[in-house]
Amino acid sequence: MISDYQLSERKRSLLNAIIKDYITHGEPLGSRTLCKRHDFKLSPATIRNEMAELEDAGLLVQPHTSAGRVPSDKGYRFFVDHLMESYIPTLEEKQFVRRLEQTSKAIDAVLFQAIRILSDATQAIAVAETPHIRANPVQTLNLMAVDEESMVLSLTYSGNIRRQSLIRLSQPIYSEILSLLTNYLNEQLHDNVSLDELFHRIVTCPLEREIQYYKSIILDMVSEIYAQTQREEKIYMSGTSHLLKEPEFHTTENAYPILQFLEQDQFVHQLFKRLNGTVQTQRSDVYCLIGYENYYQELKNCSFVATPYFIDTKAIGMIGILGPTRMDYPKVMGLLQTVANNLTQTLTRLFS
Amino acid sequence: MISDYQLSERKRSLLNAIIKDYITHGEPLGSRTLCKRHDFKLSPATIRNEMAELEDAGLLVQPHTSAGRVPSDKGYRFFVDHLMESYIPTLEEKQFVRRLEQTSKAIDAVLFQAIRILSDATQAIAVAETPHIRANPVQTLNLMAVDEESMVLSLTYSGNIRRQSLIRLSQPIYSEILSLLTNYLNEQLHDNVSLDELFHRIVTCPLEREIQYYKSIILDMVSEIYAQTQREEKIYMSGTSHLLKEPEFHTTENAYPILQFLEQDQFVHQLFKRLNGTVQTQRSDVYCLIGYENYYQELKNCSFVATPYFIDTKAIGMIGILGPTRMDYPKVMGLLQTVANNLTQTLTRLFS
DNA sequence: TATTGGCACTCTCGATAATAAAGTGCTAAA
DNA sequence: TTTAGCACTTTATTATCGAGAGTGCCAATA
Repeated sequence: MISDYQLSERKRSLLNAIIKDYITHGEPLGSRTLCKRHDFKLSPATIRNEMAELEDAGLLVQPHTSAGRVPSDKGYRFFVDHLMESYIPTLEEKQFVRRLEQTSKAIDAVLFQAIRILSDATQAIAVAETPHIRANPVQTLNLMAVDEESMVLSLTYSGNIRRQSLIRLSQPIYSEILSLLTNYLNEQLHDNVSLDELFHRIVTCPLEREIQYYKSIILDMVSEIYAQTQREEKIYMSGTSHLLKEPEFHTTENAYPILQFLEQDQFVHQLFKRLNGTVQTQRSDVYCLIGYENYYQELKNCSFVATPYFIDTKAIGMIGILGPTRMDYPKVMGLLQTVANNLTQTLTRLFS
Repeated sequence: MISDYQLSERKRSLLNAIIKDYITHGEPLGSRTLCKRHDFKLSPATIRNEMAELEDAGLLVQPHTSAGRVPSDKGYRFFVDHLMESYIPTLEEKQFVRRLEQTSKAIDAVLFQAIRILSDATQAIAVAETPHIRANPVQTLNLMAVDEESMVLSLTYSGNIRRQSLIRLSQPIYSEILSLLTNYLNEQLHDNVSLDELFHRIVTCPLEREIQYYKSIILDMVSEIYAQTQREEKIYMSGTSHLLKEPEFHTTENAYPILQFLEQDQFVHQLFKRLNGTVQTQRSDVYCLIGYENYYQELKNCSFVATPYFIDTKAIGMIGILGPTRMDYPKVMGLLQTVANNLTQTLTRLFS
């Protein structure tokens, strides 16, 4: 395990300096440059020796003999886990984040605003899942006719989260039937059943007598509700163009696969899913995948930092940032955390 | 005006060949290559002379002396207006487009699917506005309580387009008041008033006596409805990564400004707005902006092709394609037209 | 008169070579 | 243990050169 490394204080500060410098300048660091930029009381020669040892430890790599050193993925990991100090947002950035509170109500709009702010502030790509609400236990369910062909579905999820949605039906339905169905569906909702499970039951199990007659209506309704909730599970993304500004993606061959990857929502969903169970930064619930840890070949030169957002105390989705491996981790993680907290507050205020 | 040019039949077919070749190969065309690829009964020398004249006419340009020729924006314009034959979709592409009919109901989902299909089929960037519904005259308006804090707003627009939306209020409201408000608002809707105008009236004009008391509720409601309808006006986009595959955007400096431009919804909205009143292809309502016609510096190496989509006979939004100036116009315009027609059919079927 | 072949000229592109810059590793001295 | 010095390596940059593709013009041709 990486955290087992016992590095001397000098090596740590050296590594810290190298990574920070590399993050800002994007060029391999040589002993001389390093010596000029920082005031270690050491000569380049000593630094050279230390750097050679850091390379032996796998924390640095040389792009080629007689180039400077660059942090390896392992190096970044060490930095993230042991070296970096938490980031303090500037006043301007705080101001920036506060815009979130001024957004209007709908959950999508809030999310959208959040990733906009995040990508602007970090100059990287921000992505967010919309809340996966279907896996949540439903407490009560209510159907209400609007006119012959549409109705409102009100759901109260555990944690007192309430959502309504407007459902259009392909055939007319009368309010008596609607209340019958409401009762029936509510009966099915005893022990913490989620929408997913409820629908599964309805489709697979035989229905009770009195309901049997309306099966086609129920199925129609269910499939519409299902489609609608599924359609709601989207990926929002902002700031893809920022990637092209980074020197490592200046040639299109490097940038293209990443952008193409990101355009496919299902991959991004998977990316978020994969985070559960992976390494997590100790001080918070910010997940961080560095370079090759990313599993997807397309992202091998990227790091992905993500964190869940909540309504009340229930995690309902994730928000993250994708940038070059050489990203400013403290800043990105700090801002991500701040925005996610704000998001949680805003959503909790509005929807609990 | 460009269409005044009287080109000899030979010049026309030569220009046609040059543009088509350039579209597929992406490299300047020389007289010799041209002669080899096509069976004009002419020698390279003659072709050279003709090309020189086409250049004098401003239809071709030379990247530098002694390179081949490349179509100018004016050349593309002539091609689009006078030379190109309409594109016949392949069986596969027809199959492709048919997927649109299988999409589920919500208007956004249909739109989203449409641009997905379009960008896949054309290998370019597809963009669409969501319908701008607020400018449409409203015929009837209905409010209906769902619970204390939310209600359904049903609107019937001219052309019998009906839409419902769920509104959350920041304060409780009782159904008696709701029906009062419904009546009041409906009275305001006499002569073809759109939502925009209605809201403007409410905010600026003094309210009648009996209603006055509920002003804060009305304003609250109006602002929520307004926010909600405005929020609905989004830009959908698909296939941005396709741009990076084109040789002219292989170096990031060229691609970056375009992607950044596209990330700002307000610019894309403007882009669509600007189309009204500009040149239009005669054979259909496909608009086409070539190179510098695009007004925006960022898009000077791009062409933008767009067409409205309808519900019934009412244009409610636009859908378009952005690609390099060297795009395959017949194909792009043909597929755009086909998809837009399908979109119109699907939407009309669902929402009229 | 329109078309063609020939030819000198121009410009780009790719390869090669030379040079400068930056960095390393090693050794010996402090 | 640290440092200074030095030879060596590698990349990036620049210059040079020739090949290739294309042009324009002129004189010959049909």
